[in-house]
Amino acid sequence: MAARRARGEIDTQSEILDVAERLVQTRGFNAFSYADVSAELGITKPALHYHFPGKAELGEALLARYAMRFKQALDHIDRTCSGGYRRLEAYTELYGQVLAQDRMCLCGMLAADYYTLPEPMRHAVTGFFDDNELWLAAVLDDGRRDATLRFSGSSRDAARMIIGALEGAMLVARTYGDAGRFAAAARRLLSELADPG
Amino acid sequence: MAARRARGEIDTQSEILDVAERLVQTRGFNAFSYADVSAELGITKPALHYHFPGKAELGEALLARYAMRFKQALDHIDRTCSGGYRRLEAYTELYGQVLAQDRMCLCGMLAADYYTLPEPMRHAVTGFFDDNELWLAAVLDDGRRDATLRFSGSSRDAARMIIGALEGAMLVARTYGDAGRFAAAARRLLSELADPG
DNA sequence: GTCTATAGGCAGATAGAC
DNA sequence: GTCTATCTGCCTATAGAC
Repeated sequence: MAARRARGEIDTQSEILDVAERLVQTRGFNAFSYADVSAELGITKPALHYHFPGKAELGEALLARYAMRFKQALDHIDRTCSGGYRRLEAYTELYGQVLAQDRMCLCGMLAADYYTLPEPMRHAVTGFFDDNELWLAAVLDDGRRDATLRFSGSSRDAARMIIGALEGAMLVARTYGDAGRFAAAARRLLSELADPG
Repeated sequence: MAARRARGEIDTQSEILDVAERLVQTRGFNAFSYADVSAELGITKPALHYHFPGKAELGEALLARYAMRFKQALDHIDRTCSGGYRRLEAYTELYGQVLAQDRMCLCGMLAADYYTLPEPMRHAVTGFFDDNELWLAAVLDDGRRDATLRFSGSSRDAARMIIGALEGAMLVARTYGDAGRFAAAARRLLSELADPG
């Protein structure tokens, strides 16, 4: 295994992030350890410290990758879905896909751990919510223009409400191991925002 | 201090629960320790173990007290508020009061920690959500009857959506240290459910 | 890049005195 | 009920060899 890693057949850095990400999304930042990750990958703890000096840096790397991938997913929605309603629907499905793996949204989980996080991680968590808010507000404005969505007040406030509602629906649904609960909440949210006209 | 405790002038058990509750609501179940609680109260760790054999039992006691108090708060709303809308509004204010202390809902926080919790605590967390759902569904049905609330689908599904939306709004708002974010989401939720007729 | 060995600290928990 | 003393284990992290 170590030899294959040395030959570049295995990208250790990515594997570490994959395992750590799953552990954080399921157990929380304070309930996973370098020992957990190293045991699962069959490498030792110092090897982890080579790639990521400390837990704080590993957490920052997790957040950077997650934000990048989320941004790509939003770009993909912009390219493949037309109309405010369909984009909003696709957005809720992103959350559903995470929950289908029995995971919480990384940033939703880290929001719970927020008071225990080092400052760079805190900044990345709120930055994630800010990015989502901006994208969603634009989708809502589009939906108003193309008459697929209807809502009162500012698109910014509506976007914030949607993010909170989806994060909370995930949080609760996961305790029941019931993705259907999340799906029902998402459907209700969508139907309230759909323009019947 | 020890003497005053012995004379019953201080209820150590309640004090332990008070401190532990705050720590869990702000930091999460895996980010607080007996050492934290004992240091804050000026007693030693073994004294804590006398009152609560282990962290699991302390967690169960926290949940039992929280559920009892929440039930009392709901009874109080039933007695003092009339009409579905006003009761729902008072319900959202319960959440707002928790957030005003920079705390997450105890069960919302433990929902994040869910996969790391011992089974009795898990059961208490979902039981809390079940109780809230039942109460809220009854409020929604009342509101439909008295024409103060309006919603599509079953009151159960609407109740689930509301719980998730409020938990999520707290979760996110807390990372910004901005109770106004929660208040805006709650207002929007209420206005969507208010019957204009 | 990965290893062995190890440091230093804190976790949850217990024995037994007062 | 609370204490001192102590245990075992896991945590994050580092030194230094290969």
